[in-house]
Amino acid sequence: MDFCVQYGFDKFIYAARIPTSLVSPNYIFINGYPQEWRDHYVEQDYLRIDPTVSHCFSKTTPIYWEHIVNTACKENKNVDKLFAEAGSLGLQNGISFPIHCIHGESAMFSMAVNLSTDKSRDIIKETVALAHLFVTYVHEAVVRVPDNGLVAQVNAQLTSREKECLLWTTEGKTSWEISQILNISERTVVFHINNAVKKLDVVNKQHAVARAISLGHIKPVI
Amino acid sequence: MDFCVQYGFDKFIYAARIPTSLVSPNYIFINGYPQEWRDHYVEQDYLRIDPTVSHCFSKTTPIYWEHIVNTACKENKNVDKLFAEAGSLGLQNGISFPIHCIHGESAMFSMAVNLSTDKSRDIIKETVALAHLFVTYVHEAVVRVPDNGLVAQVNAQLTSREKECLLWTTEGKTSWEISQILNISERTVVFHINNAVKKLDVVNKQHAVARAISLGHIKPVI
DNA sequence: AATCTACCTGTAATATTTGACAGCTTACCC
DNA sequence: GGGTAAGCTGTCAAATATTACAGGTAGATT
Repeated sequence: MDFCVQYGFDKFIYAARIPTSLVSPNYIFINGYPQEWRDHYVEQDYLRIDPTVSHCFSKTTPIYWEHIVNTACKENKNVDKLFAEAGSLGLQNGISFPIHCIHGESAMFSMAVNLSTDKSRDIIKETVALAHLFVTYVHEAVVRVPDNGLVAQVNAQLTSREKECLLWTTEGKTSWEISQILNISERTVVFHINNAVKKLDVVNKQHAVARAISLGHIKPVI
Repeated sequence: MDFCVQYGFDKFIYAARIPTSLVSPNYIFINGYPQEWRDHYVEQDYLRIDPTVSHCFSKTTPIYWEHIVNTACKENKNVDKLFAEAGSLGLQNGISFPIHCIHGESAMFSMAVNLSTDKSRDIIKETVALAHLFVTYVHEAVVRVPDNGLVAQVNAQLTSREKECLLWTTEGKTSWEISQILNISERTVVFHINNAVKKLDVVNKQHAVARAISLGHIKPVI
């Protein structure tokens, strides 16, 4: 907030997507946008056409709104409408930063200025590098907040054996194969996997694999 | 390369990890470090204790080597040895940047200066923001290179039905449940999943779920 | 017309998973 | 000593997945 004001920005928004599920992920917002705009945005389902969102969820580089205005807005009427309406509510120009984490959670941070494109170009250009660095610290801070939903999910405490069995499961090994790898009985492998499935609050192995990878319960061997 | 020299850095290295498997991921390097150091690094298996590596694979913020020297090096003899040896080969001080992507591939970019900590502190502080931005563009460029292994794996072309069936599988749905969701026979769901398993070159559903998520074949619904 | 791709469906044998039953050892902490 | 957590093992029945057999339609392309 202070950062935005200090560098000449008016509004900001931070949104994080927690991949508890691919079909219905959780979200965390830190909203510095006008509530009127947020309500309108949700009502219009702009999330699905917003080019800043699709960019931030697939790229690592920042995206300048000016660039969108020069491309997507000219090709797509709805996008043009989105940006026109945003501009009329004080979000004339700005920049959006993607943030990606090893866990798989994604976030984006947008900063807006209430100035015309020409007048705000320099402010944005001068701030981009520092802001890009800044937003990573914002994200690390958010992730650290207890009880934000993310930490609770990520902190489902799996024992080392449970993680070990899950890890080999992600490699396509059957319980019997894992029992040979770990030198324990097949029954014990099943036991550990069942415990992991219960702790992760999922229904079967496929589900457990998806969640364990998405939330970083099991990590790549470096 | 030009970037590093321009801002007073001597050496750099870029390393990307492609999560084709959690157990044995693929790597892509762009090596600007002395070969002597690389060989020594591999031989000593420094990857497993290097604090820049563990930081970059779990955090989104840059890490200053100076910080490591002040902490980890004092606690861990091996880390101290690593940094002492690096310094003697011209990698005295530097900074490392993590890069994370939605696909799950991770990368790191390190830039080193051959100056004492005191003499290089200002160079690093002044460059950090710009360099942080720069490395995201390096990474986007690497990802775009055809035949780098990543693209080939990611481009295993799954049909929309195959992806749909896989997506519901990651949610823990059985083949029968998916058949009800998609209004097709259970046999057809099995058919699509089998095709996906073959295309992804994996052995079963768990394996397919892991790879499809890791490589971004199936993506979160926004 | 022939070819290709995506999509769809069936049967049957075998392998694997899942759930429910029950109980063991070891280590650590209060 | 008692409690707790992690790890380990067994059997049995039912549900689900895997593999292999075989074959159909619709639309686009050559």
